[in-house]
Amino acid sequence: MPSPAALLAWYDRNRRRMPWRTLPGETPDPYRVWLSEIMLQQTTVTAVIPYFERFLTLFPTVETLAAADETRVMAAWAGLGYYARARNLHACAREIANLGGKFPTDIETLRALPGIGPYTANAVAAIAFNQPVIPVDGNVERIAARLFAIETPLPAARPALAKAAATLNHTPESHHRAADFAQALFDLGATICTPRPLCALCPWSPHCAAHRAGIADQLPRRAPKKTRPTRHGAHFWLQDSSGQVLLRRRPPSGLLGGMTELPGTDWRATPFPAQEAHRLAPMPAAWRHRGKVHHVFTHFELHLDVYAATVPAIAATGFLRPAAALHGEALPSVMRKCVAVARQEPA
DNA sequence: TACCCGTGGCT
DNA sequence: TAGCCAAGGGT
Repeated sequence: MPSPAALLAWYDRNRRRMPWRTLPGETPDPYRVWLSEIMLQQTTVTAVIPYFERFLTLFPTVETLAAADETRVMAAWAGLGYYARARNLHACAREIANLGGKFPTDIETLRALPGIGPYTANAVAAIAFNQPVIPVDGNVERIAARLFAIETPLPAARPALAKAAATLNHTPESHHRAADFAQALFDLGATICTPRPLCALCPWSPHCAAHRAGIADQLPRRAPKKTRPTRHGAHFWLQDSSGQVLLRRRPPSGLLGGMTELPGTDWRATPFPAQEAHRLAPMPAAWRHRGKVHHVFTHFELHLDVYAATVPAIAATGFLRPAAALHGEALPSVMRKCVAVARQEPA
């Protein structure tokens, strides 16, 4: 069994600094821990940092976040992806505010809050409240798969990996450093036990079954992925003579739920010929093809044609915003690409 | 259980 | 370059 002390000693020399982390001796703020954990779900540290800083400026406490309009929260989240996280973040903040602004400390109560699953409940309990539980993310799954040479492919191996990971912090001394231990696992997974591991630098390599067997770089195994289908659509930049642009709000749930978009067609398997696209435009106009947008979602690939027109007055469903003030809108990345193409800006 | 849900950087 | 994948949750 690998030694918790060896990992903590490695962490004391190699810990990464991040805006949501405390220095040794400081007391963590549960709001910052929670906010960072939601943002970091399936999202890289470098992508999160500017959003985390901006959120703390706009919403410095859970109460200010709870009191904010949902549209402001969605606009602040725009570009970070997985927008259900932002809706759940806001709903969760309101529940916490109703609890007097105090975060629950026990796993079960945390787990019941919107947007908090088994991973995040353990992460908040460990990092904010120093409880000796292991948040099992992709890093920890990879470490556990290698330490114990678990060859079952993901996702079927998940229960076994979680069970193995739960044994890692097993001494009274490391229990006192539960927050450090959890973050040490993240840092080990992010810098040493990476998909292509640097076993020569690993404090646990003497106890790693996969390293001993020479198969560390092959674990964890994964089930083969499904192919990603392609979809097509067309979106329309419609401007009036005063410089107002027509926008729409997407349905509150589902893909890009609640986010702002340029009006467009549905997204289907076959392309839209120009004639058909013009017929589906928000109103008749001298539509000009401005270019194409390519965007890859998790489960399909999207090709969009972008058309633009200027009319004296806009008569169509949606809402109008000044073309110069779109930066304040909750435009997801795919729509920002469309805007850039419509304006002939470099992507 | 299996699928839905974004984005951008890296190899 | 085409895939891989990153501190997952909801249903």
